[in-house]
Amino acid sequence: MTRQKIQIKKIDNTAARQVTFSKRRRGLFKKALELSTLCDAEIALLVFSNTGKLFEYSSTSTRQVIQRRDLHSERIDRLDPIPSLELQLQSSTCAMLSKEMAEKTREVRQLRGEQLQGLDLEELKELEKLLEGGLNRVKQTKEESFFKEINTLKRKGVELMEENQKLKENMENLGKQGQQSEPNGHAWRSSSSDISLRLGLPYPN
Amino acid sequence: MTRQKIQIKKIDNTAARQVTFSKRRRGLFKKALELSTLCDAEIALLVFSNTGKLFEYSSTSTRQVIQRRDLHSERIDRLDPIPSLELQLQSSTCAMLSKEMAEKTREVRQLRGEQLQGLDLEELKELEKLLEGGLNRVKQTKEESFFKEINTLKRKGVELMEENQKLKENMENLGKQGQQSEPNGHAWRSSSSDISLRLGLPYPN
DNA sequence: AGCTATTGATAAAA
DNA sequence: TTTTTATCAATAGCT
Repeated sequence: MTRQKIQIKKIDNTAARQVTFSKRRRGLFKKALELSTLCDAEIALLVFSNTGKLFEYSSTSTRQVIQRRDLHSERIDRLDPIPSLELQLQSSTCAMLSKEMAEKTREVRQLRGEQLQGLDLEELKELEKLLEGGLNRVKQTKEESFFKEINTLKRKGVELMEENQKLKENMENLGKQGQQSEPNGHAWRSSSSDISLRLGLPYPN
Repeated sequence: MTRQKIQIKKIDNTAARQVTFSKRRRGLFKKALELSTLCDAEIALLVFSNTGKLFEYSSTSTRQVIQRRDLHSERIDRLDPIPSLELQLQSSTCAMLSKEMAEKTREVRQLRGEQLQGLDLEELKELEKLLEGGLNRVKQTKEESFFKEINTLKRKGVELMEENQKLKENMENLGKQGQQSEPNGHAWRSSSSDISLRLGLPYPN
């Protein structure tokens, strides 16, 4: 709708899809609010993202709107106490979820390179691209994580060295004031040099 | 929002309100459809006009979406007075499936390198290994697929050449027997050499 | 998460 | 109601 017109069909790129989802979801909720306000309408809006997250808006309460809807469709179908409408519905919901599970499981397996026999050359190329993208992002994240941990360790090292320095000073002062104090300052000094040595080494993999 | 900006508050004029309701309702439904299509979202939209008329849209079925919502809020708060053992069982099955779906979805996203913030160094390394393994297998499968296709093409080429040869012979025989037959053998000969030339080239990516 | 060039939605009028 | 049109709002593609 801007910069360039788009086709209304599923967005393949996952990241782009999520960005669009966020933006348009907000827009949709705003429009729903405006309609209910301007025209005094009672509205309920339920949205499940494809990641399974639920977003809902309702002018009054979702439960209330749903009940009002039930009253509407409740013309003839209050006569089936046998298979229980609700049970049937749950069955179909379960069936749907099962199907989606199977689909997702297949996807995972293919990403692990395990169920590839049915794929043609184009699909394999697509999968390869996907995996390379994922691998790159994982590698980058890992690297960032490394640097973060290194920096944390360095900071802690500096703090320890400072503390150590203070302790040494305290020891020396004690040594000057009362020559009979215990000679443990030596142990602390060596632990301090260990830390600074370790900090100079590259981070072990 | 056009010709002049309006305040978002109830429209007093009844006629104007109804016109606006019609227009905006359409707009809202269109937006809902677009969101569900573009982002693969499951959406239900219920609208009661202030005259009490019901309008609804849903990407799958309103009841399905409502059920899915019930599953979400169905953590521990079973407020209903025991909704039949069978129903309870199905509910828990559904709820379990829902949970598993969420898990699988997360797995897929991580394999795509998308939801990495919560992972520590060890998990990232594990994920990287997994991706590299998958990528290697995909690459290998792709290569095998390439060779298979190349061999198929070669075999077909050989068959075509053989057929071509036979046709040429037939033409020559015809030419010998009756000198007045049409001289089309030439065209076939050139097409045959085209095919054999093409087979000598490396497979295009 | 912001920024704009564009497309889309729509208030007012007919 | 539906269409038209002048404006305002939403948002796709980038950064």
